Amino acid sequence: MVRVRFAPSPTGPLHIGGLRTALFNYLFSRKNNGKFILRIEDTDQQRYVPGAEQYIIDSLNWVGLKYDEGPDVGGDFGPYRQSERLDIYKKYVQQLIDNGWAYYAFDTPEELEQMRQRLREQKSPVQLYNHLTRGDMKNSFTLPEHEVKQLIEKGTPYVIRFNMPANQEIVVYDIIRGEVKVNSDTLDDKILFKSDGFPTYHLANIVDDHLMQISHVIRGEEWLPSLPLHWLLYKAFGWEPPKFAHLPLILKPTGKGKLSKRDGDKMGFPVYPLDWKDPNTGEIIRGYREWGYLPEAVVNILALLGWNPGTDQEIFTIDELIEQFSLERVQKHGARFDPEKAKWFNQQHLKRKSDDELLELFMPILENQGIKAERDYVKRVIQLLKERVEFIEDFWTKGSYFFERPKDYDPKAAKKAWKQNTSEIMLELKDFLSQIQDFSSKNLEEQLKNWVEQKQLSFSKVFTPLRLAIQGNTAGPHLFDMLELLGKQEVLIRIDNAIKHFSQSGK
RNA sequence: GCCCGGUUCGUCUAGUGGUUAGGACGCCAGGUUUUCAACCUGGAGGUCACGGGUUCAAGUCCCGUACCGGGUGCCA
Repeated sequence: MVRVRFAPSPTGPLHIGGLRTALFNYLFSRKNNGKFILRIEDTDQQRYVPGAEQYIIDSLNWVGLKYDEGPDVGGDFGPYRQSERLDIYKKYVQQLIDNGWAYYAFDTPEELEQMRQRLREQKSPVQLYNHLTRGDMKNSFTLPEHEVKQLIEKGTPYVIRFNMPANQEIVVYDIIRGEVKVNSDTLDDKILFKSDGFPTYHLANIVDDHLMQISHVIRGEEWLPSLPLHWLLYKAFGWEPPKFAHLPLILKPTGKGKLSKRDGDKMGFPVYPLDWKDPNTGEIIRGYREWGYLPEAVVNILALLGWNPGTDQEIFTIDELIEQFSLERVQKHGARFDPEKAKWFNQQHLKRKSDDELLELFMPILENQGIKAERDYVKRVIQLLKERVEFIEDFWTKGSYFFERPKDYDPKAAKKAWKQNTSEIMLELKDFLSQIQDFSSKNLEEQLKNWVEQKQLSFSKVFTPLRLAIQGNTAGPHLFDMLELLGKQEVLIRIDNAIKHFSQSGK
């Protein structure tokens, strides 16, 4: 039985890198008819951010990554919040102490810093708390047993450390990278239990993954260096380790490093799934949803960042991704995020949506603008604009003139379109239009083209300013479809307005 | 510093010893259109990080170097 988990910590909004980890876990579980579990790793009280857990849940729901077990949906292996499992960790860490794999340490943070400082000054290649240095520190190796007992009883703060064995070749296996070998001397006696009574990630994740019967741990590459420790922990408990797969990181579009929260606003693309309001500063960082991205596009973008099916297919539904996904085809190296291609993906998914789906998405935006419009009318607008839109908002930003008369005329376009005698031509055109009874696109096109030819004018001399009068700019859908939709009366008013406007501005 | 991982057009990538190194985004040009977008056609863009091997043959296997990324916390 395949059981995988996504295990974020609620220290802030979920980053799209995290969302991709969740996605790959989800795809893998569905592909293998397994279970997908959400576990909240809230063992760091200092960094806990209120609202972050709900944000994670909302984000997963938005992109449609439904989990089978989790803090809000329950399951047979709960609780799914690590802060609610403290007793479990205590029990298991005691087991490690009893069999010699863990020990007490009483060093203060200052003393630890002193030790590292000392080792740095000695130009020691490694500055670790391990078998070479723990003899100089305050722990249950150096202190007599009764003193350890006394210190604990007195309430002296202590941590529990892993007893990292000396000079051992540790061979671990990763599905994406294969065998990885590490010598234990480069590892340290990691803290398993903090003095605040909370376990560290290292302990909690092993205990939980085992107890929750996780079969595959799929997580970010930043965890690869601690895989040997985790491997040893399984050994210390006498448990069979799950399979591991470490996903490559998502990097900034330019420059160096992994994608971070600041990159988005700086470079004009979102890094968070949903809007996030910082509880301290009140600052709002825009999310994919609010930016106008479709959840299916976000899934598609993320899926192809570090994975590919080996075919030329690039546009996928979630079901196609499930069908084709495999960990073996995950890339080893980090992938730079490309905001331009992200837009393209959104456009592709937008084009694949039905008019009715687009209508549902666009209506709220219209209402937000204070526009009341008939659904049938809006649907027609959508049909005309569909091919030239990247985001749902574009139906408004590129089509507001369907709902209100142009407030102004794009100066650049106007300069090109509205010449000396344009007003006269438009006046005549208005006259002609007012006599046309059948205001259908087809008939308009035929009649107007005839008219232009009879007048011995060029199409562009007539149609470009007409478009300008209608829209306020000169780029848009098929002119005659637009005229039909707007209707005769409105068209005549807009022509009139334009003539007035340009006569006032001196033309 | 030390440890781990990585390295194919600007970007995402195909490629698992024998191909003119293929595709996509973006860019440029042409076609179509009254216009824009979409669409179609074409183009530019890669000394496969570099240097050594192994081999009749290497982007593909091995070693070294460089560079990039990650880790090195009583963070996850």
